[in-house]
Amino acid sequence: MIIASWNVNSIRARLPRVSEWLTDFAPDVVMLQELKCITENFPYLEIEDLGYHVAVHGQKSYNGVAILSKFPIEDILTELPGDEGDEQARYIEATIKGVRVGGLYLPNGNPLPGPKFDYKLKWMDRLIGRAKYLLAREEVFVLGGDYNCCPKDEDCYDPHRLSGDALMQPETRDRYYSLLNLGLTDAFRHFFPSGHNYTYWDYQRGAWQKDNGLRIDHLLLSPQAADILKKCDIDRVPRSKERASDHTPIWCDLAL
DNA sequence: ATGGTTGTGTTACAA
Repeated sequence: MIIASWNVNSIRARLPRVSEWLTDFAPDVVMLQELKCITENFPYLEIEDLGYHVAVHGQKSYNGVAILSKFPIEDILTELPGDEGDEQARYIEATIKGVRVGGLYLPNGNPLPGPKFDYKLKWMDRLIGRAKYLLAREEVFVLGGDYNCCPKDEDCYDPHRLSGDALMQPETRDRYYSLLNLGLTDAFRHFFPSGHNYTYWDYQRGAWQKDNGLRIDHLLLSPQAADILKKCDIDRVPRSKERASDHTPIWCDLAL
């Protein structure tokens, strides 16, 4: 079962790119982030015509997440527990063929210091709490998405230049490592223990052409999922196209 | 050299 994650930076603007990737790559499950549309405006018909079930948690203008699946989607949760007052659409979780799949769009957190960075750290603390809850069930699960976290300096094309960015801060990285230390596996680093492999390239300054990127989209696996992990990679092809998202998909293959 | 790009939805804000 191929499970992927892709920050599409507007599902409506990106529909041609998403449709061709679903057709060509044919992943079984896809977590989408930054839909930038309300749930009612999601292009359900176009995606369903490609053979996918759809679960959407949208929001006007910003954020918005979805799960696409070739198999039925069950037990959908659209809120990350821990803050009843949080109205930002950044989390969606569901069960597909017995696999619990959590798609997340972690807050960017810039500028810092300030309320946006504080919100990011609190959101990460809630995610750690959710991961603990899911781990206690001892099931196959994947927490994937745009983590807005560069785990190490090698995950950034120029760590010195971005040293003040929220994606690079020790407080951000500490919380990401807390997730790993719970027992989750960074699926990409399982196969590529080191190296400069990016999932995001800024639209500005020719970042794509110069490979000035960041590795900020991750697939974190429960021990039961890591046990059946066959492969993980980043598909750079969608980023190379015209009218591309600034992120490209990351995917893993589980022996299911 | 303190720039540049994309998207939403109005010309500001987020990334």
